[in-house]
Amino acid sequence: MIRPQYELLDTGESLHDVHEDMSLSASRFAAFADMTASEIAALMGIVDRPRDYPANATIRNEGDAANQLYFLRAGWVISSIILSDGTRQVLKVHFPGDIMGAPSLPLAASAENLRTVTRATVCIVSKAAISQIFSTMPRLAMLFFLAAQEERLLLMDRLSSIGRQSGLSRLAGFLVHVHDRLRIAGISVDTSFELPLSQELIGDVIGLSTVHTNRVFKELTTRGLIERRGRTISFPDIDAVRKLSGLPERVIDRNAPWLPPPSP
Amino acid sequence: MIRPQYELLDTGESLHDVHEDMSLSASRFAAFADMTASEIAALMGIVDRPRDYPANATIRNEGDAANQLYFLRAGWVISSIILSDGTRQVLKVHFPGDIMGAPSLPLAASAENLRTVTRATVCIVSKAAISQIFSTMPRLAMLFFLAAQEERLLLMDRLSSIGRQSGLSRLAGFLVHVHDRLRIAGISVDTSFELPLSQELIGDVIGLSTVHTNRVFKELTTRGLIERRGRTISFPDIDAVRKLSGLPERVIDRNAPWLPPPSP
DNA sequence: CGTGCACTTGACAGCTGTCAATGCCGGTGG
DNA sequence: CCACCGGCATTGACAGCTGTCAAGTGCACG
Repeated sequence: MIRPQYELLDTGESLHDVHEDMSLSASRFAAFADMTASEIAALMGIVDRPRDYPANATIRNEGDAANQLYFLRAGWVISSIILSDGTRQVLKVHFPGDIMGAPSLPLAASAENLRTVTRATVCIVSKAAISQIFSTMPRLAMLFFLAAQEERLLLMDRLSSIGRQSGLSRLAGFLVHVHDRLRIAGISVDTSFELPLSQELIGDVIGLSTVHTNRVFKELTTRGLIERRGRTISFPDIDAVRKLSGLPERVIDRNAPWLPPPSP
Repeated sequence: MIRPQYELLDTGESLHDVHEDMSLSASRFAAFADMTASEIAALMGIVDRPRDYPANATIRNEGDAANQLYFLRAGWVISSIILSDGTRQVLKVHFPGDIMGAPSLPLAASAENLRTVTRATVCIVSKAAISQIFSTMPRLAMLFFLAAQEERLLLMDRLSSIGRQSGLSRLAGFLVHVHDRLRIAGISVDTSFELPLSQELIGDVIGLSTVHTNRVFKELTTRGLIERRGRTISFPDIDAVRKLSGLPERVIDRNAPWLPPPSP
């Protein structure tokens, strides 16, 4: 619970570089529909200059003014809540391309802590910019809406996992989930990936104590379901791990006919 | 897990009656901003004829075609997921005024089971109707978006509760939550309310077994934190229960200046 | 080479799940 | 009116998953 000191570092990169990376975000929306050039351009227009944060830095705390959103360009960031007894629950692990801070959109004070895990690059997105999108690009607004519903699905799945399954299944589900997201983001290509999260943090994600998280890690390893080399996790048989997680698969209905017509 | 037979009952009510009740929904959106007449009219336009379901009836199952949404006019409905080991997690308890089925909007197959608890009245809302709103009423679309973010907040809070707190705190949090929602909906006026949910179902909400849910109910009662008369729950000291839940309070930023301008 | 952090392990307690039995109550058929 | 029945609530006994406390190990870093 110690909050380290840090300085904001300006990357000195041009907006052009940001825009190149904005395709990351477009690819998240592109999960729902093929994006038009004007929609990609509109997304490019809402981010400001990128800022770098070191590892373990606070971007925004619970209770801080929630007057903006963030676009994560690079690095890993976690969203968490601290309960009144001081325990922490990690709500989401953010990957490059994610928009962060959206749940606090209806609130004046932020509901969540946003904290970097690794070095990270973040752009600010104003609330007014989102409004601008809603006013001018109905289909893109709908894609924002669909992304919010997808986030609900993720929370629903994690709620089911934590509420009704053993620690072993929870960890299995989390590891497979991270792997899948990294593949979608193009960061991982095979059935292995690097996991820069401490076991304490993973415990805060899946609702287990640090010690028990370690025990469950050991159990997964002993059973041959995962292999660990340093912070690299690999799956000898990912389908077995997926099955152990107990979670259903979700298939997105891309380019659904009921979507608003694309902007020119 | 037995699915009772039931028949759809046509209420024979006119659309006019539905529209009267649509103010329920408007009041949910009205939590974010004052609604204009045209926005309320637009909401009225998206529902079809109401249908009645008896208690314990299935509205839609996991895996069914997710080609529409539902508007709950009266009664209690639960949304749940069945995991591969057959256990159930209740994701949300829906109250009158709720839009149901939205998380499955990006999917072809429904992610959740929607099942009535009490007799309920439901109207169908087509996906295309939502698109129509997004295309013509930007501010109302933004209110839909804010409602989705609010649902994320609710899931985040329940995730924290289930992931990091004792059964006692979880039940306390759930009871206070239901009470608060019923007050907002105008169904409850004081610090008591009727809870038509079995303890088994409540256990599926807060991630406890039936037996332990009962033990925790007893403990809350013994401590004098709640009183039970039949299915009526009352709080002698609701603030004490709220505190026990460990959850933070959320304050909505109504009529935020960054919202799109209202439609005429 | 000392320090700090994360990981690991053992011992033990306790919260929670499971199994089983009982009681309560409203609905139903005789 | 009364016996029977099914669903739900309640309770006891016991097992086991998970948390807590404590100590040891390994490794990166100054």
